[in-house]
Amino acid sequence: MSDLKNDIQRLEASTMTDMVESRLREYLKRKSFVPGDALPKEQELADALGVSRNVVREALSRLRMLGMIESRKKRGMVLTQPDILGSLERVLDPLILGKNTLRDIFELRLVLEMGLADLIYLRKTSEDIAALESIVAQEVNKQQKPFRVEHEIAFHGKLYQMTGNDTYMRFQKMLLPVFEYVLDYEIQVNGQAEVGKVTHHDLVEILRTGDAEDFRRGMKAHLKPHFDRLKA
Amino acid sequence: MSDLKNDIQRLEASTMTDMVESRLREYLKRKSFVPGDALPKEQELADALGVSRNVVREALSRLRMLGMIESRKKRGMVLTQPDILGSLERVLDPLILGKNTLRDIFELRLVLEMGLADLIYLRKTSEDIAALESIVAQEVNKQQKPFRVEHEIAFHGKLYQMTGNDTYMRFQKMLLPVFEYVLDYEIQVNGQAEVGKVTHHDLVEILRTGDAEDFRRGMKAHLKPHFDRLKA
DNA sequence: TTAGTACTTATGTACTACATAATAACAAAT
DNA sequence: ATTTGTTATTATGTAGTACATAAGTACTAA
Repeated sequence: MSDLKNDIQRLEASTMTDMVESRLREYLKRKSFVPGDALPKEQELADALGVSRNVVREALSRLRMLGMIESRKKRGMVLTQPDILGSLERVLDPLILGKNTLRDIFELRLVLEMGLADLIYLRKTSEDIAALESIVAQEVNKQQKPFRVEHEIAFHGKLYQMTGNDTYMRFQKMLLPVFEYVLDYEIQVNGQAEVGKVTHHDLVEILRTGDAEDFRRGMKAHLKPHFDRLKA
Repeated sequence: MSDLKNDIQRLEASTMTDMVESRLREYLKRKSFVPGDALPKEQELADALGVSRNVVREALSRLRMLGMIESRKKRGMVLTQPDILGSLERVLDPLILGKNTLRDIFELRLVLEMGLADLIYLRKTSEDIAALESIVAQEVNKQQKPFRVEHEIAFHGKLYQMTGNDTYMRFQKMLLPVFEYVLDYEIQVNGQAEVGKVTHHDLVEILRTGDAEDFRRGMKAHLKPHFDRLKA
């Protein structure tokens, strides 16, 4: 058994496209380009870099996917504000991620949940609480499997929305499917876990009468089954 | 002043490359491709999709950047496990992000900090504590501006490392520059804030003698100046 | 079994060509 | 004079051809 592969790192012949991509990125930074600025023409970039327009376009295609540039015919290309989570979304597929990454994401979701307390107490309104109560009111009807997840999404989704942090909310929404995937897998292997002592209803009650620290404690208790899984 | 732009949404003629990218992604999902599987040849894909190899390559270039595929001459292309944070890293540049996103990221970093407690207490070792102490011991020499940030990175970086969650650690490492950027800006506008009542030294002390909840409270106090900024 | 050689092939890169959309400049019309 | 229509221009989007190169395969020789 040769462990040579571990001792010596395989060298990847990076392609022109890779180099052009990083050169372009470095160029934009060095020249302090900001959203709205126009980029040179493709052919000019190709000439300047000494490569074919083809390679330049493959590199630009990547930046375009990231939302860093937009380009229209004749008008040319302009820098844009990228959607920081868009690229993440493309890649968060539980079926193609490794076990370690899946576990990392599972934990990361728990971190996000525990962080809700501090932000929610900065901005919660009485309308928010009312909305939460109406969600919880429908909970009794939805204990069965297909509806449970749907209800989880509604309740926790509302909590994230209350933080007023759009990135935070979208981020959790993207992690959730991976979280549920890991959970399903865990349940298959280690069996169904008990339910947290603190229910959604309890959490809403805390939001009305308690402070941020109470809510954090409540959330921790609510998530206890999940944290217990991590100990194993 | 015409607000027509707000009333009617501009329609984007999506390019062939965009469509091919999503078709490919959908194809990989539908066929349940997993890392290691070989993809059809570029020309075959082009023929099947009825587009030029050029367009296919621009789409593949994107997947290649995301780390979803690798390709070598003659061997063809294989699906790989993507690096979920690699794409995020390319885009997290404070200079090209909008104000809202910057604020969101600032808050998100605080959420990550507050989440440290729960994971650290699952896995901390006495060696970790010792390492932290040695970092804190050097703190007294590094109160000046260029060194303060460096020290912050060392201390908090170690905390993340103690969670054993690589994604978590890398994620925070990527958010940190944006966080510092927002902080610098905030300080210029609203003036220097007071320092948190709980120091790094105190946090280490809590790690030795307290529980997760103590640590969370300590961290909240440590970060209090930052949370206070959010209230304004 | 190893090493060397020739052959094959899919990707990487370059180049040409042209359709198309968007812009600009100008002319016509109300 | 502002609007509408026409024409010319041009940068991007797409197609297609060609070829170098790396990597795999098969075969041969030592």
